[in-house]
Amino acid sequence: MTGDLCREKGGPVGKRVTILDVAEEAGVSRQTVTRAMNDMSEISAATRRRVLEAADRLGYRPSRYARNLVTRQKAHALGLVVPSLRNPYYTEMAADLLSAAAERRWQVVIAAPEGDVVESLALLSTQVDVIAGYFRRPDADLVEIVRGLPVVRLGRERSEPSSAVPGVHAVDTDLESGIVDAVAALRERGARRFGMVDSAHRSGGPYTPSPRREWFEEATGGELTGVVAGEESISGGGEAFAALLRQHPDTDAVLMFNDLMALGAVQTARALRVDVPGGVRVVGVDGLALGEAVDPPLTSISLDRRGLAEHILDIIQILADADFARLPPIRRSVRATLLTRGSA
Amino acid sequence: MTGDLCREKGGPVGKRVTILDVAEEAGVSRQTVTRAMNDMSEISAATRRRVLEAADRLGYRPSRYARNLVTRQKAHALGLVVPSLRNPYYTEMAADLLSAAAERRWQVVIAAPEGDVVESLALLSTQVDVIAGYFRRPDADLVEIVRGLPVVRLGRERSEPSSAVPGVHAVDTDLESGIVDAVAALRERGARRFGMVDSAHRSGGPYTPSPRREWFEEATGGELTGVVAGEESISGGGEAFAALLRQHPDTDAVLMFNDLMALGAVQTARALRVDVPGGVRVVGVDGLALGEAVDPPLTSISLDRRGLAEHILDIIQILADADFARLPPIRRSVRATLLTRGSA
DNA sequence: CTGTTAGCGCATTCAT
DNA sequence: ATGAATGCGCTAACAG
Repeated sequence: MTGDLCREKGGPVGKRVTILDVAEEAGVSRQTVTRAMNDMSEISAATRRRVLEAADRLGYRPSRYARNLVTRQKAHALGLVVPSLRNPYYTEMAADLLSAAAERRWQVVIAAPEGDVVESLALLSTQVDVIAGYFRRPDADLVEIVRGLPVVRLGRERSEPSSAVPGVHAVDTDLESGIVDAVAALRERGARRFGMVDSAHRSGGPYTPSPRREWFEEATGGELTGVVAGEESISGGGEAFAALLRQHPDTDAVLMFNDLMALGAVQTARALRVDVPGGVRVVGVDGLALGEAVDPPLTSISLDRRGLAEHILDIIQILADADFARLPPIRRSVRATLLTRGSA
Repeated sequence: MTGDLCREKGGPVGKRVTILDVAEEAGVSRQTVTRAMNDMSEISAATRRRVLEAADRLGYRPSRYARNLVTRQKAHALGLVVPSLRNPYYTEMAADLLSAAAERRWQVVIAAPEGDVVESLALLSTQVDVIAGYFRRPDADLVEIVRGLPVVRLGRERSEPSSAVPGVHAVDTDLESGIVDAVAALRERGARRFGMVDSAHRSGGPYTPSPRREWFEEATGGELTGVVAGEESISGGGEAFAALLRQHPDTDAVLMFNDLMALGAVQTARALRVDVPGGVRVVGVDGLALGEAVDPPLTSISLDRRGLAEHILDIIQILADADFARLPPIRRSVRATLLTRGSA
């Protein structure tokens, strides 16, 4: 009854207890053990008990690999690759994906590569049927790394120019139209002098304008009063925001690279006694639920994350139905829309 | 080169492409195919190319189950069960666990049961070697549901009274000592009239005082001016906080059930023109990084999440080293400490 | 109700 | 450098 260390016969440590051991211990065939373990029908209550006790005594646990290998209806697993779970965007995105996946009985293995991306992906690919996520590597490298596993590439900005590498599908985000909408809305509310806080983080090198900035410049017709780059964090956003206002005090509308940075902007505005949205309108990007946490709540260019999740699930379901055969690349797209809360 | 639909011979759809198909297609033995697929040595560059091409043509992908079944060094997977990824506590906890797991080459499958918990766990248990998480069910039920898989129960409050069900290990959180510390610190800063906002959410039934409240009452020596229960959210915290101040305007220190609710409290205090910490000191629970997002930043009773993650990994590593045999229950514990930021 | 016969798809011995 | 045997641990069909 109590938990004594098992291993009846002091056999070699590490020798796995198999169904045969249990069968022998219980004095039945291995098939009967299967019946007992899986709550199947054609077995008497008495033998079931006896088998279960034997299994318990030996500390038997069926091998998930062997079971899944032989079972007809295989369980599906999706590998989700995000840069970090410490960034709320990815966190909320993962939550939405998890919900959608659960509805369709898919399991989700999450990986947030901190060290060697290749190693992470290689390991991940041994445990899942498909991989979806945000990647920097080109499509061709990707299929190599994951050894032919189907990949769903998620885009936060724009799409690659239809690369059409077999086995690499994609869900793009149309952020541009959301930015255009936001600028129009800001203009309507009287904004004239637009500024932006961009992300300074461009993989090591010196600052390069992000696509968001380019779209924003286009949408404002080159009216930008100023741009400051900052670290992608709450405090980074706050500091960059302050610098922007210092350099261009007449700015009356600011697009923040993302909501995380926008959170810092709103907080800093308060410290600087700058009224939001009265003095400066602040717009973030992502539409995080977190935007509700500050006062005024964040107005944001919101990505349809639920739609994103559904698209991913649609695609991998199509792949699964085709038994993960190589299909022509599937491409979907989700829109971004202006979510008006208090800050603009 | 381009992605035409595969399935050379119009065989039955759903018939999986196996290593034998590739061997035949390439005119070699299956062993050679293995060598080519796994970048092994004893094979000529020419045949490797030929095999790889054949595999590509057929859309062959090795079965992860078969491979893991036969391979010596098995990949380990941990199932993490959290109530929801929309709650930042679990999100930050998951992030810490993911980091720790990656270092030890463990995969993490995350499940956030929204519907049927039993079904979720049953599904999860087919894909992982151990399950760790937050559960409401008693230990005995748990091992039943996961079919004998080892379980690491995570406690956010206290521990069960050493239930000692074989196969159920635990990492407890010593929140109580953190609360005692916090009360002492608050007293030292002049707080005298303590209030609390508790969680209203007790699985369907009417309000029941949480352990946190009981410890807080004990630590304050029954000095509580008032307690209001609210929904576990930012806005829920804000509303309950406002109600508490309405009922007991002289309260000068409030313990919020968690940081999420405390975020709402700080925000509401500002709207009500109540000075924090000058007028009221606000303390949250969890020590979320998110607490930095509000002004003043949240003072919080902080759980050592990194330590929690390490303990979990320690335990499952011990289990893995014992080949997941039934071991006597392992129990660890992490402390909570007062993280002083601005709100108290 | 129970046992026997088959594989599942792959990597690992060995041989050659 | 390649091929032939063998077995991983389990469940599915069939028998009895």
